Amino acid sequence: MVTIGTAIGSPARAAMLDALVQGHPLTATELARVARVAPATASAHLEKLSRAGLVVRERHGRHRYFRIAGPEVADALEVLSRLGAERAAPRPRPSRDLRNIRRARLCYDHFAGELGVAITSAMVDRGWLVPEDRDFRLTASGEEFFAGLGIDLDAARAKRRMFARQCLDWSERRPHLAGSLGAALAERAFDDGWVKRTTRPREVAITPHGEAALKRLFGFSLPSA
Amino acid sequence: MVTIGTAIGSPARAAMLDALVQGHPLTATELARVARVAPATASAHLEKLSRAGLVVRERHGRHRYFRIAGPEVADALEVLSRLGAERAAPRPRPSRDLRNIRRARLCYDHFAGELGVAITSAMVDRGWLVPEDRDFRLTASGEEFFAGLGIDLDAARAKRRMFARQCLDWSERRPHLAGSLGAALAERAFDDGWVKRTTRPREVAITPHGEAALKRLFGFSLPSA
DNA sequence: TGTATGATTCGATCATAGACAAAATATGAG
DNA sequence: CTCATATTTTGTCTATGATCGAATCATACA
Repeated sequence: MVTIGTAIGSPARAAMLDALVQGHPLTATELARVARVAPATASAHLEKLSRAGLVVRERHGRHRYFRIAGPEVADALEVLSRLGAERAAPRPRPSRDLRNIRRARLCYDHFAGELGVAITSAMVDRGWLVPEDRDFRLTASGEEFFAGLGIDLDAARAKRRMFARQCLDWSERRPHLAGSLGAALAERAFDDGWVKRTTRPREVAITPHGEAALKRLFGFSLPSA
Repeated sequence: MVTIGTAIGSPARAAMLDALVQGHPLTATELARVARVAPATASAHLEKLSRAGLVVRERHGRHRYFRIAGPEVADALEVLSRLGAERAAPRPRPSRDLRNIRRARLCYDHFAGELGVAITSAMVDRGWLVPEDRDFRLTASGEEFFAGLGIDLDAARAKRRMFARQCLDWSERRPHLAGSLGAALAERAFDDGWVKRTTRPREVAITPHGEAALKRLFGFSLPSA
């Protein structure tokens, strides 16, 4: 317990963990930038986190990625950060549809959490996306679907980042759609008023309009409250 | 989150929290002994824990007691220590009646957790114990009950410690029987094979024999699994 | 009111964690 | 094979945390 405490008891390491709990594996240099330290320092921190069993190295392609060691670690960090938030703020005033909000999170710029997983699996079920290695392949019918939403696929493909990445969601333990395609979908959802941001950093609330759209497009609705 | 991490990321403070999470309020000197540091050092640590919102001071009589600030803190520490245990041991191999075990804990030398609370409230319901200030008063019928179990009340009373203390259980948020009377009861339970220790420090498992005894003596049984 | 005990503050010392620069080392790409 | 980039190692410096002894403060009890 002491080792875990010391592991997260440093601004740099806490920043790294905070970035990693969102699901993306990140490289040492990216984490160095997140924590605002030199690469050498980041490496030392990551070594410590790794030895504490909180993160694991994962070699993939030419980069070495770091990710949270497992769901139980993510859960523990969640508990900790919530405890810290409670102590900081007087009262987080329980909103009436809090559970709905919790289920809809952003992972940087695309949907994660229960919402992200539900959307992704719906698209897989319909044959619009096919899981392939660490990415999704967009099928012909999938292209139609995105085009029908008014999403510019060529623009999304033109970006330098990955197009349709699989991103593992720790709380759901299932992948959701990331990459520029996932970001474009989320952008569309914001523009059309399906979801809106809440006061919390990465949480979003689904609007009534959004619930209808989910039902129409993907054939599911997240049970409210 | 950083403050919480640094707060528990010290052997001395971790030892203090570990002692406090068992429910007993403890004085600064007692905590100094637990953490094996000088009183002055302990005072500094407690100041830090207090500012982090993990413990609270409580003046009571001539002493100043420290206790865990609230149930959510105890829960968080529980999660952390469990995470640490998992990392340390290869696999805690989920035992089939794990939930039963979780419910039966020891608080130093007497029963706490769901079992402790259930036993205590059963004895209160039957008029054997009467809550009084911070203690319990043992009634005449209560004396009969304990004597019927073969517990030497005079010996228990003769000890220098408190006789029948109320001890607040964080997870249950209700008091359970502590003091030399609570310890004598737990000792009896071990001797008669109602409960046995598990591999975890303060956890106990209820034996089939113990389940029958609980039903017979107190009229309840903890629903298993 | 005085005194003893427990608790905290103060001041000083010591150890170490955290930081970076520079160099060494790996790993793909060409 | 060589080069470029990413990462880790090494060495060193600084800042901060942990510790204790002594002094001060508070409180209950005589």
